[in-house]
Amino acid sequence: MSRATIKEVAARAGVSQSTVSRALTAPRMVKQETVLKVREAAKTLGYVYNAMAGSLSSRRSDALGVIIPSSAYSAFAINLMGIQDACSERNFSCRIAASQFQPAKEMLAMQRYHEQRVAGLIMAGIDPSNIPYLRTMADDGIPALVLWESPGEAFNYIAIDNYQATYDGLRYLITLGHSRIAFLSGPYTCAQRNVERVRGYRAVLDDHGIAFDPALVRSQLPTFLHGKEAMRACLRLPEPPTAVLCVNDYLAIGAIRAIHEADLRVPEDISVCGFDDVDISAYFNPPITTIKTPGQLMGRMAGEAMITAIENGAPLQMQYTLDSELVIRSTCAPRR
Amino acid sequence: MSRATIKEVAARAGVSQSTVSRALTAPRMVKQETVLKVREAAKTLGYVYNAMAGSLSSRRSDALGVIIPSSAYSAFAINLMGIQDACSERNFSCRIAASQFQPAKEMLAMQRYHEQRVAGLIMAGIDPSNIPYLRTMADDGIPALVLWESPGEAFNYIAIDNYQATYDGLRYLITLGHSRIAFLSGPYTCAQRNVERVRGYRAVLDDHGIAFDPALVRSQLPTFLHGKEAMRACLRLPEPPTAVLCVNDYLAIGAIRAIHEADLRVPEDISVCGFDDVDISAYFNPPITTIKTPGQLMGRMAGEAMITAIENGAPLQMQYTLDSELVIRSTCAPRR
DNA sequence: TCTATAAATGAAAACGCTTGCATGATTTTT
DNA sequence: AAAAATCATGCAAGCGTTTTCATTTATAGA
Repeated sequence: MSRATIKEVAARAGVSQSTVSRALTAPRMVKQETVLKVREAAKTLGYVYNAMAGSLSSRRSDALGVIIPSSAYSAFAINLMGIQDACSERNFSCRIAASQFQPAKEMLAMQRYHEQRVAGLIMAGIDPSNIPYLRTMADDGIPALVLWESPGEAFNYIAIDNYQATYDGLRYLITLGHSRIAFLSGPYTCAQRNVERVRGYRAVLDDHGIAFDPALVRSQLPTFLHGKEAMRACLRLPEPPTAVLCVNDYLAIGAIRAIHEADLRVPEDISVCGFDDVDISAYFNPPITTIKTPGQLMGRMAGEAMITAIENGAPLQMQYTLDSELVIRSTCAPRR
Repeated sequence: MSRATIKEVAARAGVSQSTVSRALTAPRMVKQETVLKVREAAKTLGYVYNAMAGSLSSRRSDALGVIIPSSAYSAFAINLMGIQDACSERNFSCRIAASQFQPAKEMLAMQRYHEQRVAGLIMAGIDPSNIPYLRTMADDGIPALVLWESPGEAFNYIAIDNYQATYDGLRYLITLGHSRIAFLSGPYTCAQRNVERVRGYRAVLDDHGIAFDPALVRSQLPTFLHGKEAMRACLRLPEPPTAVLCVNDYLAIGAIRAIHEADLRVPEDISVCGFDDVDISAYFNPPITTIKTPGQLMGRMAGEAMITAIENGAPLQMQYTLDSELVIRSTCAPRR
C-alpha cells in the first residue's frame, strides 16, 4: 500500500486534509502558495491518489465499462479503439469484458460493472434476454449505450440499419444476375443484428421473386475457419450458390478460401460480398467487396456522448443510426 | 445510486452489518438459515454489492490493468483475449489502456492504474524510460508483468527471443539465396523488441558476410498502410531488395500490396516474410510465411500467473521466454 | 474606520464496506 | 454435568477520500 495518505500529506504541509484534497483536485479554491506547499509535500512523500476512496466518497466514477463479444474480431477491436480514444482524451478509464457470444457471460459482465459502479456502460450488441437489466442499471444512474443495433426505442444506441444494409448488399448481387445466393450469418446470441440481417436477406428475395432456401443460410461465429467451413458446406449442396453474402469480412475471407480450395475462382465462379470493411478487406487478394460499417466512429461517438452526458450530469440521449455503404471492390462479378 | 446498502439489508434481515457482509461473501462462516434470510432480504431490496467500498475496506482489488500499444493490431488484441480469458475464468476484472506507441501515454496509463490500485499490471512491451516506474508500483505491492520482451532480469516477463527469432527468419531468406533483404521494423517506442530485432537482422548479415545497407531498414507503425509505403520506398531504391523481412504480418501484407502494385509477384520476384502469424496470415493470398509468435498463450499465461500470485499473496515470479517458430507458407521463394 | 463580501481553511460527518475482538449460544469432551 | 472447544453473531474502528458548514482571514465598499 502506498504509505502516504492525504492525512500525512496534510501533516507534512501543515494544513488540513480538506485543504490537501482541494489543492490536489481543485487548485483554484486554494491559495497559490498553499497549493505549492501541498504539492511539494505530496511529492516528497511519494503520495499517490487513491481513486477508490475518491470515488466512494464522491460517489462519482470515471470508468466506462465496455462489453464486446470478442476482441479477436476486428470490428469489435475497432469499436474498442474508438471508445478508448475518447476515454483517453477525456481522461476516463476503460474497462473491458468479452461475452464470447454467450448471453450468460454478457449478463455477468453487466452485473460486475454494476457492482463496480462504472459511470457508464457501452455494449456492442446485447442479447434480448439481458435488455431488462439495462433498466436496473439505469435505476442506479448508470447509463448504457448499445452499439450496432437498437435494443428498443426506450434505450440509447448507435446503430446501423442492419436490415437495409443487408438489403442493399443482396440487391447488388441480384443486380449482377445472381439468384442462388448463400447467406453466412453470425451468431444470434448476444446481438439482434443478425436476425435483422436475415430478415433483410429474406425481404430482398421476396421482393425479387426468388425462392428462399433454408439450406443457403448458415449461422456461425465470425472467424475465418467458420467461414471456410460454412462455405464448404454450401459448395457441397446439390445446387451450390453462385454468390454468397457474408455478415462480416472474416466469414467472407474464410468463404473465399473454401472456394479456392474447391478450385473455383472469386469472383468468376462465385461472387462474395462481405460486411464491415474491416482493415484487411482492402488489402486482401482479391480486395473484398463489402458493406462498410463505421465501427471506429461508432465507438468514438459512443465514448464521447457517454462521457459528455456523465460530465454534465445530464441523462444520456443518443439514438442514432449511422450509414453503411457498399464498397465495390473485386470479389463480385456478374453471373456467368 | 443503488439505494440499498448492506446496512439496510441488515435491518431487513434482522441481523448486523457484519453478518450480512459475511453471509454474502463468506457464507460458510454464517449459519445456513441466516444466509438464506440475508439473501432473501438482499434480493427483495435489490441490493447490489459496492465493489469500491469493498476494495477500499479490504484493500484488495480484483482488477488487472493492461496496457497495449493499440487494440487495432491483431497480436495485441490476441494478447488481450488471453488475459481476458484468464480474468473471466478466475473472476477478475480487466482494465485496458492503449499507449498508441507513445511513451507519455504509456506512463499516464501506469499512473492511473496505480491510483486505481489495480491488483496487477500487464504490459505489452514497455518504453525503457518507463521501466523505473515499475519499481514504484511494486513498492505499493502492485506486481507487473511485461509481454514480448524482457525489461531486465529484475522484472517479470513472458517474452520471446526477439533476436533469435529474427535471426532465424532472416537466415531462412538467406538460405533461399537472397542477400539484398529489406527489414521493415516496428516503432522503437513503447517497446524494446524492435531494437532487438534489428540487432538480430544485423547479426545475420554480419555472420553471412553481407553488407548492411541502412536504406533497407525502415521503422514504422504496424499497419497495412505503413507497410505498403515502406515497401514502396524500398522498391524505388536504385538496387531494390529481392526479399523483405517484416517485423509483423500487417507490415508484410502492406508490403505485398506495394509489390503487387509495382507489377511484381510474390514470391517469384520478391519474397516476403512476416512475424506473429496473426490469424489472417494463413488465409491471405498468398498464405504468408511468417515467424509464429504465441500471442494468445502469452496473454493467458500472464493473466493466470498474475492472478495466481495475487490470490496466493505470493510475489509474482515469472521470467519466461516462449518459443517462436518459422511457419513456411507461400510468400518466400529462392532468389531467381 | 467599520461593516459587508469574498477568499482560504478547518472540523467532522459521510461514502459502504471489512474485520479484529468480544460475547453469547451450541456442541463436544471427559 | 462442568469445562473446553466451536460456532454465530454483533460492535465498532477503520479504509482514504470528499464535501458541507462554520470559521477565520483578507479585501473591498462607504
